[in-house]
Amino acid sequence: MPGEKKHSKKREAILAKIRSMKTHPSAITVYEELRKEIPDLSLGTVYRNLALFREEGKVASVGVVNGQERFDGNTTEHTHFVCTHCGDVMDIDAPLDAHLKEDVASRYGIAVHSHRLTFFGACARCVRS
Amino acid sequence: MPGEKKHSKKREAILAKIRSMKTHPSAITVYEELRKEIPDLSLGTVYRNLALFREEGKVASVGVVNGQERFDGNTTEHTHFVCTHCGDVMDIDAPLDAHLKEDVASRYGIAVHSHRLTFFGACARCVRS
DNA sequence: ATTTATGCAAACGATTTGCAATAGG
DNA sequence: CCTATTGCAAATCGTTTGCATAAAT
Repeated sequence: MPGEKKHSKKREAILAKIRSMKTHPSAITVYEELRKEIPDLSLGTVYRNLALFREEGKVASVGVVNGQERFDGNTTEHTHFVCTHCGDVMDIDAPLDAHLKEDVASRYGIAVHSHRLTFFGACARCVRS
Repeated sequence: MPGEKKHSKKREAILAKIRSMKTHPSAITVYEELRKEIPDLSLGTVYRNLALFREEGKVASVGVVNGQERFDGNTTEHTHFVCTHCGDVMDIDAPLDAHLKEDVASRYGIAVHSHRLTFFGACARCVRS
């Protein structure tokens, strides 16, 4: 019957790779990393599976940095810092008020599904230079 | 002497238009709106001036929504809501704790220049359908 | 006169997509 | 077998850029 999902080694490998990387990689970075282990892997497959994982909630989007979408295998809500000098993305421990989401939803009559808090600036390394 | 900025009617018009729009428009939307008043205006000029305004801090980027960067003529720090159904962007009154930025900066040894808080979900209109 | 701003079209780069071939169940 | 997945390459689409011309000072 149509619509069923099949098992795929490459799909598994892509998800595992994203989850193992703490750099919040772009599709191209995931592709380049994986190619070391799986020489026959195409960029299209990485894009297709990242889109799938995003829909399934298995990965989160950190947003677009320097024209490239960056992904996060950690889907728990947390904050990010983006270095506008080198493009590095790091996790930040700075949770939003737990009630803010519901508060905003009820005040504006909207349905809030997620939020994204990002700080921008210069990372420790770039600050020194 | 080189490096000086010259006055330009089109540049003025682009900035005025962005400031008058509350829809957080993309470059293309600004272009289409302005073309009604200024038939000889090129998209490249809109892109060039938006980039300039962003560098000068005269406009802010709301981030990329459905592949298009969205801009905001209101550069005071505030929160946004993005409807993932229709792509609408609206302002939200939900300020971050004033100390959070400095707090994060000192805790991580980074320089924080700005931040962006965005909620995602379905707007009032899309919630109904 | 000198330098910046613009229009136009070509170039670019990330992402998406069509299709024939391959792998999963 | 039958359907989903992949590789490949071409197509898309937002954005950037080079260059000759126009506008600003």
